[in-house]
Amino acid sequence: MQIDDTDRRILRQMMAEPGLPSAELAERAGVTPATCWRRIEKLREGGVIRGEEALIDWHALGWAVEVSLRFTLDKTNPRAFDEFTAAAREVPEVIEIQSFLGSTDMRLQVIARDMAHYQEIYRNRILTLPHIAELDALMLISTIKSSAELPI
Amino acid sequence: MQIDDTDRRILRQMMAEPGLPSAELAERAGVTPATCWRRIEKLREGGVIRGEEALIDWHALGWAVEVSLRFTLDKTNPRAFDEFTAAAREVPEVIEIQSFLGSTDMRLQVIARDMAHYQEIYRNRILTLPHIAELDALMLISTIKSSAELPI
DNA sequence: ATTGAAACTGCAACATT
DNA sequence: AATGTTGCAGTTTCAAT
Repeated sequence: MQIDDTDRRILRQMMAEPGLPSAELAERAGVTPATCWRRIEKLREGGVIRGEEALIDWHALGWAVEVSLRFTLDKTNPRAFDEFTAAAREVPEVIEIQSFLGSTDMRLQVIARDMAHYQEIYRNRILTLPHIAELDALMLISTIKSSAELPI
Repeated sequence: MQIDDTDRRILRQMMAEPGLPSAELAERAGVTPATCWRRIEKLREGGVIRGEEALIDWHALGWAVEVSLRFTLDKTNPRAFDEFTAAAREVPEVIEIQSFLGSTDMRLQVIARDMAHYQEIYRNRILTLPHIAELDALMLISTIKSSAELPI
């Protein structure tokens, strides 16, 4: 999609301070509220803004364990990717799925209430995913979203 | 923080359909708008809802390259973690920073306009980060957020 | 780009359970 | 102590100009 400097200012502002009142967002981007609104509408239609998201702190909710799992799949089956992804989507504790080019094929981010709970998910929901050839796990300590000056 | 079923329904609804008008959110959660608002207020205060975020599709914006980088740090220096993290935060193209327990210490998610741009970032901003002992990179093909029935 | 009308939101006051 | 009701000023959305 085609983007100009005005769009860029709006996007940068939206990322820097999400939830800013739209009048103020418009002012900071240097446009009138109506223009700002129409621009955002087009950015949505164009797929640049895919939606909004409520940021949930799983730790504050009592989900103490977060794990990043890397998978190599058995690529002798050409449908391995699709079937693995479809199965992973069915596991509610899987909160992110990424696919890669290279030796590692997939990465899943998984949350659990505690270690016992994680063990259960791991054994019954993760190890049972189809087409796994190899897998290694990393316990997450913390996630930081870089909010420094954004590259657009 | 203490959460009851009403909070859970509100949170689930907020995650399932972010940006839903507040009156409708309340209705679907089975509470009146005022109650819904008060609950959300408390969830914010309690740190369970950390904020909202606009989901930007970097690919649609012309940022074609996304890479996941895993680092092992030189732990002979006890400040390796802090210094690495602080330096990584200064790189605008780094959009996520995670730290782990185990052999892999950190993971960075990096975006770039194209391969040439990525090369430049990689050489000048990534390899220059302090205390790197080892590092491997994975080219991202796609990210899927699991939106299946949420585990709360 | 500006105006303006209709709808919606955030928040408060007060009564209710 | 938490909930529901009502109310309203301010904001947002969106069409007409």
